[in-house]
Amino acid sequence: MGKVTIYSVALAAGVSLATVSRVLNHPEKVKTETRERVLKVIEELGYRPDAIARGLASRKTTTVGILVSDVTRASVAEMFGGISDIAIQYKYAIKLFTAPENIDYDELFKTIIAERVDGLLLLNDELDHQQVKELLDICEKNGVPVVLANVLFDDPKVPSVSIDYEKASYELTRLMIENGKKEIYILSTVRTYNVNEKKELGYTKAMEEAGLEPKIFRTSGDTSVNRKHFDGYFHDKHLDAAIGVRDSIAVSFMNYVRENGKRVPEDVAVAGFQNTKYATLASPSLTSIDIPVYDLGAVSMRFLTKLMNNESIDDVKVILNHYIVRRKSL
Amino acid sequence: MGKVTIYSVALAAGVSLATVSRVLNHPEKVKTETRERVLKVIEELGYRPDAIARGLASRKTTTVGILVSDVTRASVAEMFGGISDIAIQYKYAIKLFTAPENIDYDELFKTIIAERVDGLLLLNDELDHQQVKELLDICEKNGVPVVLANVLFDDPKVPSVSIDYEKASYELTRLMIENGKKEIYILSTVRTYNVNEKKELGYTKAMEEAGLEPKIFRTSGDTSVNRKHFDGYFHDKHLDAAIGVRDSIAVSFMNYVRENGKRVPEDVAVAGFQNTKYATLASPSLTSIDIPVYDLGAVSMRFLTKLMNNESIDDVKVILNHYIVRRKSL
DNA sequence: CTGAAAGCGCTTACAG
DNA sequence: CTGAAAGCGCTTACAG
Repeated sequence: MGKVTIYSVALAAGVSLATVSRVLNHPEKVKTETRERVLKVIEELGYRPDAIARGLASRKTTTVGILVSDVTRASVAEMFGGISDIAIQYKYAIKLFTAPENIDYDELFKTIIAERVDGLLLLNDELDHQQVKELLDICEKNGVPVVLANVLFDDPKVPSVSIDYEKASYELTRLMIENGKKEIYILSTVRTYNVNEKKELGYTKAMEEAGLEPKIFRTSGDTSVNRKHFDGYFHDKHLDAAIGVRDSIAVSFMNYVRENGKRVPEDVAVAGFQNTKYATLASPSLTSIDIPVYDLGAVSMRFLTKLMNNESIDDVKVILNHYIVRRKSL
Repeated sequence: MGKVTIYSVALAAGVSLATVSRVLNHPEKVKTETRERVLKVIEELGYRPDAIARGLASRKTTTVGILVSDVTRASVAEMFGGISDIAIQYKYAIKLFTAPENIDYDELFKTIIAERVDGLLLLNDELDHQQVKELLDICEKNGVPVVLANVLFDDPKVPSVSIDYEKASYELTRLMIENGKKEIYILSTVRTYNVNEKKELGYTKAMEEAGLEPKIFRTSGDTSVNRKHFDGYFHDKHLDAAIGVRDSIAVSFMNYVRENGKRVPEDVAVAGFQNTKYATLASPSLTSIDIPVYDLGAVSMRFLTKLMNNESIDDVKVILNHYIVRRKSL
């Protein structure tokens, strides 16, 4: 069917292929008249430079990689939204890499490099410190800039965009204390994500400052299992408030509490993190820390474009604002 | 830092680069001894062929495109899970394309072609018939196979993987009727997705067969707006059951109903589609049609690999099974 | 401002 | 079974 290449354009416009290339990449170097003629032919033929050939020749693929452990999380989808919108704006393509449970990370990282992305976004918080370090190393060695999005990593030189989860959790706990609650639990996860550790930290700090005893309960991320955990542990405990590190945990706990004849928030106040749809749809509606997930994606992506273009960076650690959305559960 | 290329490997192994390439692509053509020597060097040097160069030379990028209008939907995330797992298995990379509201589709389609994917998965249901057709045309012209995943499209020759939504909706409506419900509404969306049209169709069929009057109410997809719509429309209506075309709509309606002093399911039975987390976390828990979203992704991707490898196909239209998950709301 | 030529890192007929 | 060479479709110094 005769693929339209740079040669066909050059031929039809009566110029060399170098000129066609220049029209596309350095239009200011081409005489207006020539440029317009070439542009017209490009338009007529519907020519688009082959991204692969261009990538090989220019050593830039205009593609960013996104690495995420678990794509199925709803927050990931939301983050993709932000990433994608900015990527379109800056004309970057997106290559998606996932890291299932028992993957060989070394192989995965090599694949990412071999796929020749110009930059990489690491989403979320499921690689451990060592793995993140290896990833950063191999990327650095290959000149691929990385931005951590919603990943906590202590090295002050590593670019990242995140939330101050410790502060958020501190504030939420304070709010409960100010409402007269004393027996406040935090419902965290068994698998310790850095993010959830920070939430535990902020909670603990607020409790201790108030002379209250911090009580951490760790459950599975899986809502279908939560219920039994709750029942097994809380049936003989007394409490008057609980913070879920995720909305789904909080809602799940709220249901448990109500089924046991207690009122929310009068007997037990509950709050969550993330401000997902669950929070609005729960009854009573759930007070939750709003995490600007879309923005986490968008800002990280914008940050990455700057790194890829060697633009100057104000601050390597970007913290986005959270805020408490008060609803009926607290 | 001296990038490891096929030349470095050839040099170190004392063979030509053609042989190195063969070891990787047609190992049976290389003498065992030579092959092992080369493999050892590859291992030692940590060589990985550059995907871009390989793509250009071989005319295959081993990359599939995924086109989706709205990435932020939770069901999309779940589908990515299935796609990604199969893609890893078959060693395909994934390029993600999104189509925001007012995008120039022609440009987008050209971009997808220019990005040189070996195959394309179209997810979900937000392009209209004409747009899908144009996409299929341009892909066909460029030899890029396409599989529609959860997209309804009538042409019997176009490969697709989906659910029989009409049947699912019919069954759900029947169930309500058998439970003695008579004033049954379907809560659909203002923007008419093909998928939701099918749900309306199945519902209408069941109602008419039973001599009942079908009542379609269309609301926004946005849960924060739903509430007002419901109030404005239903405050003076009588009904004893409702089907939400999405779980979120169903839950939202359930909340509305309960706040108006009615009991679910005794006064008003409610059911939804998709069987998301919302369904479990709602109170009462929501009866919902389970859509195997992960499988939709996985099966589509597997299907696409077959097309890309010219394997024989049993049936171009694949329908996955749905089933009703009974909970307390119906 | 424009063209001829080299090169990006591979794959794959073609000889031998 | 292996190597030399052409070619994939571009970009970019280098001359002119």
